[in-house]
Amino acid sequence: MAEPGKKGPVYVTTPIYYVNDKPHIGHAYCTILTDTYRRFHRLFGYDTYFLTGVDEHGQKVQDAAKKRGITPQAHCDEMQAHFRNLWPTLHVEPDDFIRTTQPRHEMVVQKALQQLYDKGDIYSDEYEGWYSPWVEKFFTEDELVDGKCPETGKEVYKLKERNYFFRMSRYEEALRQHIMEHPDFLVPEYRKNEVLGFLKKGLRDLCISRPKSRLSWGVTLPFDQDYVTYVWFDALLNYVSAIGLYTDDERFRYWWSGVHHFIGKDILTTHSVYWTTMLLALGLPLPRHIIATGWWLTDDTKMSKSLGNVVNPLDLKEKYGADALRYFLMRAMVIGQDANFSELQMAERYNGDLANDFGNLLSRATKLINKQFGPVIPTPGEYTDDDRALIDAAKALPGLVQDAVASYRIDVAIEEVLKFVRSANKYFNDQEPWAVVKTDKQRAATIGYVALQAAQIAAMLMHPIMPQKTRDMLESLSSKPADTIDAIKWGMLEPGKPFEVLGSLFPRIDLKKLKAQIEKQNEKPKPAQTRPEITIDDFAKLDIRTGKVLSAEPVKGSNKLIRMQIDLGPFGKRQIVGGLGLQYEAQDLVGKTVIVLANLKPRKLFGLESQGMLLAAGEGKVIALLEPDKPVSPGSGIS
RNA sequence: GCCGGGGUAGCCCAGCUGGUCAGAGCGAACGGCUCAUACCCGUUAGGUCGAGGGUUCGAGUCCCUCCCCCGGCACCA
Repeated sequence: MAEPGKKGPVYVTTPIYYVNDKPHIGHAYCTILTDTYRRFHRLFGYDTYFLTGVDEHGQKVQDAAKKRGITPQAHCDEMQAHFRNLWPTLHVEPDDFIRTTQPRHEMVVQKALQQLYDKGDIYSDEYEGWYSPWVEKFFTEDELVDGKCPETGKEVYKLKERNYFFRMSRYEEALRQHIMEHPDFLVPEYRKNEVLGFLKKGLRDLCISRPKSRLSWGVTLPFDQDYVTYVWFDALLNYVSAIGLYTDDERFRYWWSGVHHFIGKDILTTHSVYWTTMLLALGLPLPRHIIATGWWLTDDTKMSKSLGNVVNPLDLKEKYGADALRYFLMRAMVIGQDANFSELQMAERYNGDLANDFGNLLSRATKLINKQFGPVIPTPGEYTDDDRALIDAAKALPGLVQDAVASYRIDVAIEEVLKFVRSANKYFNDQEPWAVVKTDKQRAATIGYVALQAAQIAAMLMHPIMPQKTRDMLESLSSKPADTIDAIKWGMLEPGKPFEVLGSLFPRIDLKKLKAQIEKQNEKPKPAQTRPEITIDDFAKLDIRTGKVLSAEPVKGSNKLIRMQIDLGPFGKRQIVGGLGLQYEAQDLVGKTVIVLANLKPRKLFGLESQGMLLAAGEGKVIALLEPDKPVSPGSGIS
């Protein structure tokens, strides 16, 4: 199955994105990363396969379609284009784009379910919970707000529902062992502890069905026509349905043996626990690698104030080009860690790395040679020691890039290429071919050749990052991207062939203008929105009174709860538990007159009943209790 | 509160298993060059390597305590 001469399979996947989502920088980053990783491995001689796609089942899709008055399928057919059409514009080239509504996928989901059912890993059981008919969802006791539906505030009903469950608990130990024995299973490695911690709490069996009376948009269970498969169980199987599980065993085994799942850190548990136990249950090998990426933070306040990141990063591809966006995303983020996105930082890298160094090397060399010798790649003469120093660096470069990529350090790989480019610029500078040419044409030709050859090598190694721009560069040198890294050799650039002098590949951005623009944007802060309007009658429902704190003590086991006895005068004494511990010392609260929402339904916190709520201003770190500005008796009403 | 990651030059970050580890890039200043996209090249940063202890002949690099940021869990809304 492997193509002759290839090193073996590297099968890369992105998550399948929820079809209702609007594509954002997170989707783009993960997909570009996967594409880049794949392109590098193809260059390194691996047989590669790249899958992405969309997740199309579930409640939200059904709801959205209903709202629009069209079938869920029609809705999906339309929405999936948002993702499918985005990828080419980012120079992402997947081999396959899977949709979970495709028959090839639904067939696999059903077969897998049947297999697990036959094996006894799926069983039926009754589930009891609070059901909200308004949103057609179940909630646990904890999720209820004042005993009402947390989304609508309306009544909920205790309801029993029969459902099917996956015996995940059975595979807990096997999974733990696999994680311990395969240190490179989770990337970065420190994620391992997170997953082991999750396992430590013990795995519970998972509900994997929904009755069609509630949700009909899904894959019907093969052993019970009245139910559909719950979305996550359905969706995860895309990784195996796309490569021929149950239909083409040879193909499936081949690609599956080299699978790399690229995911965001938010779905690490889904992949490292749910998905892996599913695979264990199905008797399939676990993925070779699960790579959890970090987030691009775009609303970090410090960042937005000083550096400006008001723009949608995806829009920047119009301004800077898709390749430049790819470059920045790959260069600026260390896989697994969060990074801040700002246009200014991107522009600085763009100018510094791409325009001034990478693009300029080719530009200065071609223009000089063209002027002196015409648009023909010159023939080098004897190499000097200076030449050889650069040549040695060029020879070492492919190995450095390969090592960096192998350890998921694409940022480092890029930096290695750039270091080389900088040294080539320095070489050109030091050799002064524009002066040498006046006395020694042959020497000038050699310098020109060395510079061009360096540019060609850099372009080839940068091709996985910037496919289009590097192709343009290489084609201008009568060349093309290398098929394998072994082909990237000093001397491959053919003297005598024509070259073309390109215009600026990466036109510089005017940073002064950009900074001014950002400053302007930051000047006009958007007014905050208040909550939806209410009537006086709504307000009248609240019984708010003053109260005096009689006693206060921290709640054991909690880091911020404080238990207080509060005197409400004619309304008696109350116990109220509040989350003030990070702002107030318990003893400082005693004696304070506070404002209490007195008719709030009691609620249990840490096993203690809280009969009301203290009103406080602020949120998060700054919380200030409200106090009347002159003494009033406990129990006074507030209006 | 528990677990993990991080706190290194104005900015972004390298520094693995202790001894050229006190660094690169950007920005800034000065100088050089003019082939090139006001570009490139050179010199210049004296930074208590978050704080305080400790181990050691010697510690960003190991140990302890503490502070701050991020993430996971718990919890809160």
